[in-house]
Amino acid sequence: MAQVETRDSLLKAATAVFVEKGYAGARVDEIARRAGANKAMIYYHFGLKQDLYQAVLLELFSGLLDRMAELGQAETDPLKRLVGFYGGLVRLFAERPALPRLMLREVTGGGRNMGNGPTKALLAILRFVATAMEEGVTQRRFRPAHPLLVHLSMIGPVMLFFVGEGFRARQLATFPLSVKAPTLDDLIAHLTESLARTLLLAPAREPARS
Amino acid sequence: MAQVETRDSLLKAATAVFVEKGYAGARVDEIARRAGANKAMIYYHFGLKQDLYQAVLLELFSGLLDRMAELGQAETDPLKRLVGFYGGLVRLFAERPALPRLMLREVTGGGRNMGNGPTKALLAILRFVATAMEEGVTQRRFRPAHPLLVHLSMIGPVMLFFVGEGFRARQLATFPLSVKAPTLDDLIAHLTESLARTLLLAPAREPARS
DNA sequence: GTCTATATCGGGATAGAC
DNA sequence: GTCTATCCCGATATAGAC
Repeated sequence: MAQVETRDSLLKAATAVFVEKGYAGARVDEIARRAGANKAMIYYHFGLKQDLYQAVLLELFSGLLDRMAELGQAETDPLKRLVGFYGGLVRLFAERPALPRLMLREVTGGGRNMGNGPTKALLAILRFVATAMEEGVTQRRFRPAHPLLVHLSMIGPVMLFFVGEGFRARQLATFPLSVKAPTLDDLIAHLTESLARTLLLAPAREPARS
Repeated sequence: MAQVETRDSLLKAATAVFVEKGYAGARVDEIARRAGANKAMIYYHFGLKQDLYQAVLLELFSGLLDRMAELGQAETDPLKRLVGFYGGLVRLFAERPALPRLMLREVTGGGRNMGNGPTKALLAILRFVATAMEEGVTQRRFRPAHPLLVHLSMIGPVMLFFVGEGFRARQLATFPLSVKAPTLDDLIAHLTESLARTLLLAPAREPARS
């Protein structure tokens, strides 16, 4: 196997194992085994387990800030800007499911390993949301609300949606679930509707339907 | 120290450490040290580390189902019932912060250690939400929506609110955060407003029946 | 029930051949 | 760059005195 392939497969396997087991629960031997590579290759290519973990985080978060910065920035309408952002974030997470899962693990753990790249990204998001909301309020279209709570109301369901997939599959498989599992588009549509209704002074859509 | 005190302090310390570090990251020595007890007492009172963890989960979840079953059940109005439920859940979590944190850790890990007590509780919640929503729709007050997505939109922000406290304190301490941290009442008020606006056909505040 | 001392081993890490 | 063999520490778990 070529060098790059080995490194890549190791990184990929490491990502999977860290996502499934967490940092402390991950076993270096399992990573090597899953990658079909020798354990010593980890230390050759990445160094210590901790360094490997950092490499995984770096790989996952690389380009994330840029991707996010683009999302919905072009929109002048504050609501559309927020909708574009969160919709894009959902699609981004769908492309890289390891992202929300590791992020949630990090948040749960207090963000000790994340460094302050992602931290600054979080703050940038908060500023982004707060700015859009101030615009909306100034335009007399939004009611005032707490930016962090609005953000949590979007990112919270998204995180659980992705993280819970495995959980739902594992735990709810044997039980008869009357409602069918929501799709990605269902999620986006729901968030969009919910955000509009939460923020707008006027109702989101005409209720007259009788 | 009396026997019961030792057991209690061990259980308390174990809860804290498992919450902070997760199961794999938790160290038995640290639990004993924090409890001010001898490490061997863990094995005397609880058995293996895994048994101790189960005891922690059991202690935390005991009564949870009953408490939840009461929340808002008396209400006949479907919206008030949901609001009562989630508001009560937030207050319950506020009383026992370890609960949402360990729950999220378990969900993130795929719910391997939870057993199906909590799983059945989850399904009960889904049924509860779905029933209330069907009532609202039948009464022509709610728009149709996906019960699981509605639930995720409530429980998601709540989880992140509690889990993120440590994260926010750690990561955002050095940065100037323009918005001040939301309180528990801010959270409940936001969720209440958001839920009403998301579900009701008419705008959030009850309109005059025409 | 509580302690000290110790057994045991899993798993991270490395040396060195090729 | 890749492998085998091995080191060795840290952490779980227990034995046994008191």
